[in-house]
Amino acid sequence: MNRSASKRETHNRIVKVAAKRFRELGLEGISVADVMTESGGTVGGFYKHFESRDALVVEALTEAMADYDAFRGGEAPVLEFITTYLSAAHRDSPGTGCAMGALLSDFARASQGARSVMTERFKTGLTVAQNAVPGRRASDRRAAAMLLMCAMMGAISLSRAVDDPALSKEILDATKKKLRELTCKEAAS
Amino acid sequence: MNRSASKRETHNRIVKVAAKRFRELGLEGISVADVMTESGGTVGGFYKHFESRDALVVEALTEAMADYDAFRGGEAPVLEFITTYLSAAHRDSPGTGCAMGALLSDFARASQGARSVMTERFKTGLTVAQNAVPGRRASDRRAAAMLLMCAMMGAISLSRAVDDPALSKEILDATKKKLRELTCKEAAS
DNA sequence: ATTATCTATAGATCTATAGATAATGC
DNA sequence: ATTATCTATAGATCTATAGATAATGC
Repeated sequence: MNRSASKRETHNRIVKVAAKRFRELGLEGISVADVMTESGGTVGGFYKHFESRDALVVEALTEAMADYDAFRGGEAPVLEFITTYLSAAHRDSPGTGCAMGALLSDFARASQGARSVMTERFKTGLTVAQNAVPGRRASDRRAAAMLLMCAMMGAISLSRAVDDPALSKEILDATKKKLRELTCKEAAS
Repeated sequence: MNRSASKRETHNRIVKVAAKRFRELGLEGISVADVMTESGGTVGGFYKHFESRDALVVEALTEAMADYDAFRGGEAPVLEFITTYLSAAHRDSPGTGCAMGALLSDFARASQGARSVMTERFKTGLTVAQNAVPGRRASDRRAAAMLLMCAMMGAISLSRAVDDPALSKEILDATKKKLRELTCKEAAS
């Protein structure tokens, strides 16, 4: 392995650690020094890999959100997606889950770069959902996809916010039930 | 005005500034010193009013969330509530708006005290919404209320997150349309 | 005399940089 | 000889405290 390949590996390792930690702790929740330590390095090396802390935030978000690249829609996949997204497993693993749901209210206060990455991914997700959701008119499917995304992200975020395990479960289960109904009900129209 | 009344006024002023700023900037987005300066005081006075920074967070959240105490439900009020909540005016004024929507993903990483206040208010809101939403069975109304709350908070948060004004408006408008439909549709069942 | 608020600062962060060291490849 | 990473630190935060000062009420 040559030098630049080794550097690239270090770079990727840093981005992956950051992608996990930012989702778990928020975009301001972990320091550059701690990310470097967890990546097996030291603070000093950081700025040979990234121009600034924010550059890492942008790369880490891009990495985190790429997890959903595989999803391509269809009705059965959407129902399955809803179930997985609104599961206790997803709630309890923000570090490997949906970055938008984990960082929902952070974006309004984040850098231009971070918001830009988030916005592009949201648009992509919305289009995929629109094509996957049943319904005749494109505008109806678009609105249904919008409700789906808002409710799913709201629910996962609220399920992590509340202090009461029973309520947390109810948030996931009730939202899941309603969204599954809606996704099927629309199919009839 | 006696001394303890004057101190109480200072205390309330600090809490009100914090209630606004925390909603605008996040629970970690403003320092104790800056809150004090904006309240017309200096850092040193703070700890004669609050045991810790987190004590202010808890009081400020309680204050911020009290804004919704007035709301008592009913179908027409709920439709109006949805419209107001999912408006550009609310989106552009987080400091005077819904604290849960503004701080959605912050709570998972917040103190026990902050999460506890949030959880109690969420429960109250859910019960009010459940009683205000149409439908025969209580469990159906409860699930509808849950979807309503998740979708509204998800939408307001996403509308502030995205970088694209047109998309931001669409998030609010499409979610508003769907939720109004649902709130009325349920009335027929 | 008591109470509220102020000035000043300790001690613990954090981002970013400078310059030393270790490891690779000509 | 070049490149990647390390140690060390400057300078700017932040929470919390100590002790001085100013204002109120007996």
